[in-house]
Amino acid sequence: MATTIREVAKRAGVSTAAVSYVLNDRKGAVKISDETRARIWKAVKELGYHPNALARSLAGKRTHTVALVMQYASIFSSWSGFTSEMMHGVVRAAFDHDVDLLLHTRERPDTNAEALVLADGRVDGALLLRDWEDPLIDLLVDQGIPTTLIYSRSRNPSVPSSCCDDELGGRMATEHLVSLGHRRIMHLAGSRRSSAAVDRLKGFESILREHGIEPNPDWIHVVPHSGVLLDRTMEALCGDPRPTAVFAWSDDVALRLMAEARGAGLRIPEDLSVVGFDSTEVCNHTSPTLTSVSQNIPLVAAEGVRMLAERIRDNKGEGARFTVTPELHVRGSTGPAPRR
Amino acid sequence: MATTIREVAKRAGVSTAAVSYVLNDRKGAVKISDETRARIWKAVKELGYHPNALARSLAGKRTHTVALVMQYASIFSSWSGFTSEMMHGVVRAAFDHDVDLLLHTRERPDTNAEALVLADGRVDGALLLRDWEDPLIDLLVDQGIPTTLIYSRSRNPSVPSSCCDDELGGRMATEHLVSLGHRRIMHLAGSRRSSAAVDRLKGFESILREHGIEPNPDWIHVVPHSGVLLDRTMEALCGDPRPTAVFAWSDDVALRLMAEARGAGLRIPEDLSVVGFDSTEVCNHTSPTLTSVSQNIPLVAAEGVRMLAERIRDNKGEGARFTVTPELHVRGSTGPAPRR
DNA sequence: TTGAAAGCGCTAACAT
DNA sequence: ATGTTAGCGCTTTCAA
Repeated sequence: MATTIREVAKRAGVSTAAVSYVLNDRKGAVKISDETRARIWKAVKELGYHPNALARSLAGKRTHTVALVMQYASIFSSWSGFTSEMMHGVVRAAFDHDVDLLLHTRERPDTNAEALVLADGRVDGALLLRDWEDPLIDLLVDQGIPTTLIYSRSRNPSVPSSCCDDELGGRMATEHLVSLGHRRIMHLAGSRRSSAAVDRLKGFESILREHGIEPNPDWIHVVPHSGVLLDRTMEALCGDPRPTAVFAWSDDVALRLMAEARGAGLRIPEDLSVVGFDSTEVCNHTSPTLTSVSQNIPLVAAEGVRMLAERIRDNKGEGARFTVTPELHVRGSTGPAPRR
Repeated sequence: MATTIREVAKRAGVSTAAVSYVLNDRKGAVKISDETRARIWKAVKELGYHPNALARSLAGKRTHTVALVMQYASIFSSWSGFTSEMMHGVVRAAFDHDVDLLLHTRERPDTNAEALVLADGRVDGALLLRDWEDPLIDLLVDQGIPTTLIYSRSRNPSVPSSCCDDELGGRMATEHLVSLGHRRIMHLAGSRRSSAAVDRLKGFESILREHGIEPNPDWIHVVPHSGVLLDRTMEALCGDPRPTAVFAWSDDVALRLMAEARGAGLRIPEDLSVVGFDSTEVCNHTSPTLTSVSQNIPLVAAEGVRMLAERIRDNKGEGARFTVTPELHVRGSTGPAPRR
C-alpha cells in the first residue's frame, strides 16, 4: 500500500491539512511557515510520498483527465495517416495543457453506454470526433460535461468546435479539376452524418454550378469507410460517358480508388485525374503521387484540446470556434482532361 | 451534482449498503429479497442514478482502467500504419476485456514522472510499448503495478510480453534477398534499445553468415525514427561497390528509402531491392509495391491486453509470453540481383 | 500559522 | 435479509 498523507503528517508532526496545503501550494489562501514547510517536504521526500489521484479527484472535483471519443474504433483502420496525425496532435496538446486522456472508443457507437462512462466522474470533459448531430453531444451537454468537437462543425452553438473549412477545401479540389478542363467529375463522399464529408460535397457542387456544370447524382457516391469501393463506383468509372476526374473526400478513399482504377486498366492521370483530402504523408509515396487538399491536422486537434482545457479551467469559452484554412497540394495524380 | 447512492437509498427506503449490493450483484455473499431489489432498481431508474467511478475505485481498489504508455508521442508520426493498426488492436481488446485506456504519452520519456502517474492509483496496470530495458519497467514492477510489454521482449522474466518473432522475421527478409542472388545487402536498423530492432538485425546477420557472407558493418545503419535518412546511408547506396539490396527494419524506413533512392536515380527493383517490415496496407499502394515481413499487429496488441487484464483479475500469469510468427509478403520491390 | 473534523460517494465487514 | 458504520485518501471549511 502506498504511503498516505496521514503518514507524512505524522512524520512531519503536523496535520494532514498542512501537508495538503504545502503540496498544493495554495498561495495566499493559507500561510505555512517556511520552517514547517521544509519539515513537510522532508517527510514527503523521505517517504517517497505522492498523492493518490483518485482521492484527490474525489475530494477536489477535478480529474485533470479528458475523454477522447471516436465514432468507432475502426477509424484506426484508416491507414492513410489521418488518424495518426490526429492522435499525435491530441497527445501533444494534452501534455501541453496538463491533462491525461481517457480513450473510450467502441467498435460501434452506443450513445447511452458512452454517456454513462463520461458522466461517471472520471473525466472533466470530452473531446469528440463524432457525427455532428450525434445524440451523445446533447446528452453530454445536458449533463453539464464540457464538450468540444474536433474535425467537425457543431450543431449546438454552445459546443465549441475545431475543424477545417471543409467546404472551401471541397471548392479548392474541384476548382483545380475544372481548371484542368475536366467537366465530368465524380465525387466519392463520406458519411452523410459527417459535417466534414457533407461540407466537402457542398463545396464540390457549388464550384461545379458556378462553372455551369450540373452535378450528376449518379456520380456522387457515398463510400464505405473501409474495405473496397462499391461495385457501382467501378461501373461508373468504366461506363460511357465516364468521369475523367474524381474528387475523393479522403486520401484513404482516393488511394483505394487509384488501386482499383489501375486494376481496371485506367491510367492516372492520363485517363483519370484524382484528388484526395488531408494530404497525408503517404500522398508523396504512391504512384502517381496524390494531389490532395491539406489541412493542418495536428493544429486542429491542438486547438480542440486547448478550447476544452480552457473551458474546464475557466468555465467559459462556450461556443468557441476554430477553423483552419485548407491548401491545395498539387501532385502527380491530376492532369489535363483527356480529349475525346 | 449527480445523484448519489444515499438519495437512492432514501427513496427506496433502504440503506446505502443494500443499494450497493444490488448494484454490484454480489452473488452469494449477501441476500436481498426480490421485493427490496425491485424497489431499489425502481429508485435507481427513477433518479437516473449511476455510480461515481472515482468513489467506487477509491473504495473498491480497482479502476478498470489500464494505461497505454508509448516510448514517445512521435510514434504517431510514423505514417506507415503500424501505429494505427496497433491502436485499433488495443482499443478493441480493451473493450472486449472491459477496461478503459488512459493514454499517457510524452514527446520524450521521463521515467520518474511517468512512474508517478502510473502509481497514483488511477490505473490497475500498464501496457508498455517501450525499450526493452527501459527503467520504467522495473520501477513499475517494484511498485507492484501489473505491467505487460507489447511489440517487445521483456528482460525481466516476470513481466509478460507479447510480440512477433522478430529474429525469425529478420531471417525471412534476408533469406528472401539472398535467394534472389543478392550478396551485398544493407540493413537499416532501428534503435539499439528496441528488442524488435535488435532481433531483426540479429536475424539479418545470422542468415548472412549461414550463407558465408560476412555482414559489412559499414552497411548497417541505425536510422532516426522520423525525418530523412542519414547522409551516409545515401552515400553508401551510391558508392562502389554498392549494396544491391536493403532490408529496412520498418515499412516506414523502407518507404523513405525508396523515395530517396529514386531521387538518386536508382531503379527499384532493377538496381536495388528493398524489403520492409510490418507489411502494412500502404505496401500495396506504393510504386513499386513493397515486399515486407508481416506480423499480425492487432493480434499482438490484443494478446498483450488479454494478459494484462488476466494478470489484474487473477493476480497470476507472471512471465507469460506470447509470440506470433511472421510471414513474408513478396511484392514488387524485390527482384534478382543485378549482374555486374 | 496550524489543527480538527466534516465531507467527497462508495464498498464491505460486522451487527442485527 | 438488511442496516450501521468504518474506512478509501484527500481537500477544505472553520476554529483555535
